[in-house]
Amino acid sequence: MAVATELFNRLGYHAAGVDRVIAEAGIAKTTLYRHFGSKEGLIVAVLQRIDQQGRDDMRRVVDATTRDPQQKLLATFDYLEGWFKSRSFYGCPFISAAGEYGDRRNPVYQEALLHKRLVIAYFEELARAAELADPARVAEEINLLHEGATAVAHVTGDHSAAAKAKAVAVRIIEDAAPA
Amino acid sequence: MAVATELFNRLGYHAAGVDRVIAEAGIAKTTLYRHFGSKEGLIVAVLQRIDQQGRDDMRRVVDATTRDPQQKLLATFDYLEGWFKSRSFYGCPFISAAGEYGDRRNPVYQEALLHKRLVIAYFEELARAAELADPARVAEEINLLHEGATAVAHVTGDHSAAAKAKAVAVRIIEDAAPA
DNA sequence: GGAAAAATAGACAGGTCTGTATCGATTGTC
DNA sequence: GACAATCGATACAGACCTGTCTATTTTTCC
Repeated sequence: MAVATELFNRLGYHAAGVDRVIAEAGIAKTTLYRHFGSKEGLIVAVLQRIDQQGRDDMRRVVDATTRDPQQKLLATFDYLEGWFKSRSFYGCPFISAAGEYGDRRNPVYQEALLHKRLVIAYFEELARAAELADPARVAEEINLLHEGATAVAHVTGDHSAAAKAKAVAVRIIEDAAPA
Repeated sequence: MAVATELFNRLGYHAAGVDRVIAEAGIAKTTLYRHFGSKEGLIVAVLQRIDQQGRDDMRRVVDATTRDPQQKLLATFDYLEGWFKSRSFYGCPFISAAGEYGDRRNPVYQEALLHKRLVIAYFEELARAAELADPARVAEEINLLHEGATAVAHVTGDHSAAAKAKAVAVRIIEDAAPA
């Protein structure tokens, strides 16, 4: 799964073939198909794993950074920056997946949608803990900045996109902070 | 080119084959290869066309909406909303292209990078005309919101992402407005 | 109207794709 | 140590991929 994750992210979901995955993973094709049923099944499993790990990592970074609820919202951008700087950053895997599997009924697309919902839910949880006004709105705005920073960092390679998004988030939180 | 644009956006660049493009376009394969040389050449040509049309359309909407420079920056989000609501919206073609052709040396990737630079340059031009403080920073922040709104609208199908991003942009512009 | 250019249809090559079938080797378990 | 289950390697099928080639037809332009 680690090999598949790396290949799918680096080359794309269509461009990375099953043969290459099994070759680099050192497993037999029979084994892969027994576990995942199809390439689509493998992709879904990979996305689920990325979703779980990504959100766990973000929580871990956020919790390790500060205990202040408002600062936690801002710390999510520090997690982003770390991700951008890592060697394994090839843009958001879910955005790429949604681009390659545009049919909304496709399980791959559904997985991407689910991930985005869960991330927004986490932002809203943080906004609520910070006792911000309209936490749902704040969560969506923070999410807009996350998605934007990810897209910019991917295409331009500018890691500071996270910091720039964070600067905007500061103002959003200030405006929504209780008096 | 219109057929190729639609197919690439809807199905993805790898998933849409040359055979299907020529079948739906009603042209011979020889003709396509004479004009574009290769599939990659076709993709680059399609992206150049989208870049040109997209930026022209945005300028047109912006100029038709208002003459106030500050309002023009905000009007870019109205263009976004119109794009989101159109039937031909399948996410940002350049983000998808960058996802499928991750190699930075690839001409497809370079085309995506160029487009993003040109869009930011346009934002900066507007910010400068509005006499905002630090127009380069404002342009980057507006761009973050554009990318974010596009990603959200694509994955979730929420067209109001443009309006939500616009609401954040209002605050950015207010803060950067001259006294 | 006639020459030049471009378009068409279609076969074809060589490779890669997903997915299946076969069979021997390896592992875990009682 | 024997049995069961899994895994590894590999060949294969059938479809699709990009790109080339040939030969014919249509269009364009003077």
